[in-house]
Amino acid sequence: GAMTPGIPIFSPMMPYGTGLTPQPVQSTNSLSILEEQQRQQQQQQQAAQQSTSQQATQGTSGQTPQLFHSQTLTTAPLPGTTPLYPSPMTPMTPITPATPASESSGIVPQLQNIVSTVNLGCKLDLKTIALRARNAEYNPKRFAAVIMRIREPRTTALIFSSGKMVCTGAKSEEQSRLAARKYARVVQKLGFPAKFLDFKIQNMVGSCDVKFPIRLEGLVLTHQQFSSYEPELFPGLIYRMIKPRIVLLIFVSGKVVLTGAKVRAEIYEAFENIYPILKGFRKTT
Amino acid sequence: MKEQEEKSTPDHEEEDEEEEPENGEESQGGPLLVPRVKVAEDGSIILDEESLTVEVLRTKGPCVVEENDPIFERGSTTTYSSFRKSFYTKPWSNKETDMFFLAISMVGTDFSLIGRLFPHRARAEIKNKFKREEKANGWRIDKAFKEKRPFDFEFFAQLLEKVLADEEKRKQKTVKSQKPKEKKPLRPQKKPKAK
Amino acid sequence: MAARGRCPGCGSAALVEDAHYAQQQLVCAACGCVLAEGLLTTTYAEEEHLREVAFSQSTGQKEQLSRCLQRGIRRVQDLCKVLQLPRVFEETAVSYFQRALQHPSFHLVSLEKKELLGGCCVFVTCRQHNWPMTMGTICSLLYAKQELFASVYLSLQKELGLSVPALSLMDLVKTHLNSFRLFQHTADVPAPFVEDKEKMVARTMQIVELASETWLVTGRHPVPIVTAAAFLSWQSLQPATRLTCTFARFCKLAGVDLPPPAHLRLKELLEILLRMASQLAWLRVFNMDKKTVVKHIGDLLQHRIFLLKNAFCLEDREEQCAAGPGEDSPAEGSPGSPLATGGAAQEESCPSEGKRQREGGPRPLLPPCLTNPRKRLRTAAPSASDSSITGDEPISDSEIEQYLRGPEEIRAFRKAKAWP
DNA sequence: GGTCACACCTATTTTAAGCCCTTCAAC
DNA sequence: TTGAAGGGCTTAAAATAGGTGTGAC
Repeated sequence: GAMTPGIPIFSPMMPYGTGLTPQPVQSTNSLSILEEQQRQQQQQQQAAQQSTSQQATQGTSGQTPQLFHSQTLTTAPLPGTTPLYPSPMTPMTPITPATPASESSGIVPQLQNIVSTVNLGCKLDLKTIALRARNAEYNPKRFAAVIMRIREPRTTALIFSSGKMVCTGAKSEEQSRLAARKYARVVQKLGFPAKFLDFKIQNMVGSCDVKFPIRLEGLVLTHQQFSSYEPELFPGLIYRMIKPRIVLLIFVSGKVVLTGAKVRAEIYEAFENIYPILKGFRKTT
Repeated sequence: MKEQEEKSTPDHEEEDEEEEPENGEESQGGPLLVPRVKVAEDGSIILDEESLTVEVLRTKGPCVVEENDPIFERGSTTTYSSFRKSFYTKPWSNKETDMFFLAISMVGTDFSLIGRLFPHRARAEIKNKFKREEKANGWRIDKAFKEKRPFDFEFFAQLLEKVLADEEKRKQKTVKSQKPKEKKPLRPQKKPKAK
Repeated sequence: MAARGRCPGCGSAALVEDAHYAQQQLVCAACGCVLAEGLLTTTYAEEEHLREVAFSQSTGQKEQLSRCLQRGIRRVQDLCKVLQLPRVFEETAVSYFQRALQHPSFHLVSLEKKELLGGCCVFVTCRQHNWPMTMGTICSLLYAKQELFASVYLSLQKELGLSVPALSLMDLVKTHLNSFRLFQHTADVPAPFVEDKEKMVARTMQIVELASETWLVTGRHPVPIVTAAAFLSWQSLQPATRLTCTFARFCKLAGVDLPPPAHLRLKELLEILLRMASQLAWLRVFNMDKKTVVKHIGDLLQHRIFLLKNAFCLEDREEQCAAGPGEDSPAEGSPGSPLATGGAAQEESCPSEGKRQREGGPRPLLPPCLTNPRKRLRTAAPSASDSSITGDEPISDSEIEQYLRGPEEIRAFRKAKAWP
């Protein structure tokens, strides 16, 4: 049976035009302010992506080119990662990025998790939300936010009484935004004048496999100023890349986790930077 | 406050008293040990890691440990520490898992509330169960969520009790077959009120 | 207050008080270890009590230094004494501690963490001097929870930008073997079980080296590796009388812990040794098993380079096969890449998969985590619809309504949750 | 002693591989 | 007596935020 929310008021017609719906850029109708904000954000993101490399747009389109010629990424001799040849005194570790910096790895990291935030622009009564939404959980004693889940895209959101919301679990920027819009719609249907302000991707996690084992003890020796390898604590090597500012977890199996990115180009750039380095530690000798 | 990891170095290693406590005098001379790190004194910059001159000791000779035997011999306790927080979660049986999905269809994704339906399960266990099922059998989660069922605490509590009791009975039977033993009543009625 | 009244160094309960320094100290009458107040036997809460006394006598100290710093420095010094570290270590550790406390990142951390900061500095100092100190040792001396110590240590390393060399397994072998009571006759160590320390250290080091070359060390806890290697070396030095002794009994009579991972390391080492043995013609006739192969460890170690090369397809072949066992990659290739994904059935494309170990068949030498199937729950492969999402799709009311409760449901839940 | 400005707990997500702990199965 | 297996913890990142710990001023 039709589950009609006990709280009427809002109803299914106002949502359109509140910023929760399509109308990407050239919106001409209501709530122009919101649309304007969205547009600005989009532009900002695009600008950010372009600043690093134009790969981003290609990647986001879903059809990532196989080759992924990352000229702009690796042509420069690894900008921030000066330590390629850390100290001249490294004993006998002939390892050095064997690859001519311009060569691409041919591997594209897969995004695994996206964390984004958005401001619904109004105060919320979390108890009401928790009571009326069957996909919500609220335990003020434990945590001061409503935990809400939707099935498509499969994500989880934290909704605070301030109106701020955190959306987690999406596997692409677009999915994260779509999911966030759905959460906002749920909140609207519950009777709150929710808007969709300042949507922003806050963190991205990616992973991939270089397909060969890695001598972490060798890597930590030559890149000590960026690495932390403590097998007593964690099996992976923690690599803090300076440019882009990404943290990588590198495992003996050749699997790599990259995190801390604001745009996907940073994930790609970080991997292209680390790949030639990892190749130097694949062999036993 | 908490415990006290009992086996605090119970025995081993008391046979090394031949070492003179006041050790390492000569080791001092080893300038190689402390290439940098002079730091402190001037208080200032110390060791500028930033300048990446840091390099590191291991590359430099094996020094210290090598021939510093007297001290070295003493060895470290190397007691293997294991104490770490982790709580054991009883595996979910098939029947209990069915009850889990029933709970999902009744209350949705409020794990705290579902936790109340499973007296022996903590909220965290419910959440982990959900995440695990989501990956292994995502369709079951979807199906359960769509199949809305009226929320009836009483009904659920009694059904769960029955399911768990049957399970326990079965287990006891297995044990009994090997070693006949008195069966005790499990899960004596507990608070029936939903509250 | 955990084990008050017991020396963490030797376990003796014979502790005496000694007034020296500004604070009273507890000294172990058995080994001379200084168990300074607060450092090893009190919690910081208790120390709040002791503070008055201790500081009433520290009048002349630099008034600049905070109490926290003073206490911390003493902690570091005391810890160095207990560990009987060279004098230089103490200076270095203290300077690190001062620097750490001065760093903004540690100004406001909890007392509990500050407590461990000194220990971390000592630990870092040891590592930088190649002193084989394990976290387990430091934690047991500080009565610290390992994960808490770990977080403080990692943040110290991160915030101060310290480069800390890894623990040297070779040095750890020497240190760790010292705690094995197998080098002299005692009541509970039968004569045939007594071994010469030098010989055992030498062989254990060779085995650890072998383990390292065969990917058994990377990413694993060091101590269990050494323990397993020590057992193998001990058995192989006199197999006739020791082959029947179990790993557990060995550790028990040697008076050392048997960390759980050690069993796995032992198993992995034996597998490597068996594969190596299969390459020796004169051993092949024996039809080796994990028991008998131990008798020939000496020979195997002697020819290990040659044997490893033959038992596993190293280098060239390895690179080709490496991709195979790596399993799937339903997503690996890239969203729309036709090449990398190579269709849907990529499951076990490479013939050298998993446990298939037909006798002597060269198999790439890889880390166990790549060799073992290890099933894992994978999130469903991304469907076409997922990748084509633009984020601007219209959202239907019906989709949203499935998440809402009806009036009656709400009534029932209000009751269930006991909300007004 | 109060203010200030952080720390840091609770919580969410996701990947990696190792370790810990319990239970239950063959020996 | 062993192991295997299953479940959960560790590490990284990031936003959200109230309540409380912490120490300088």
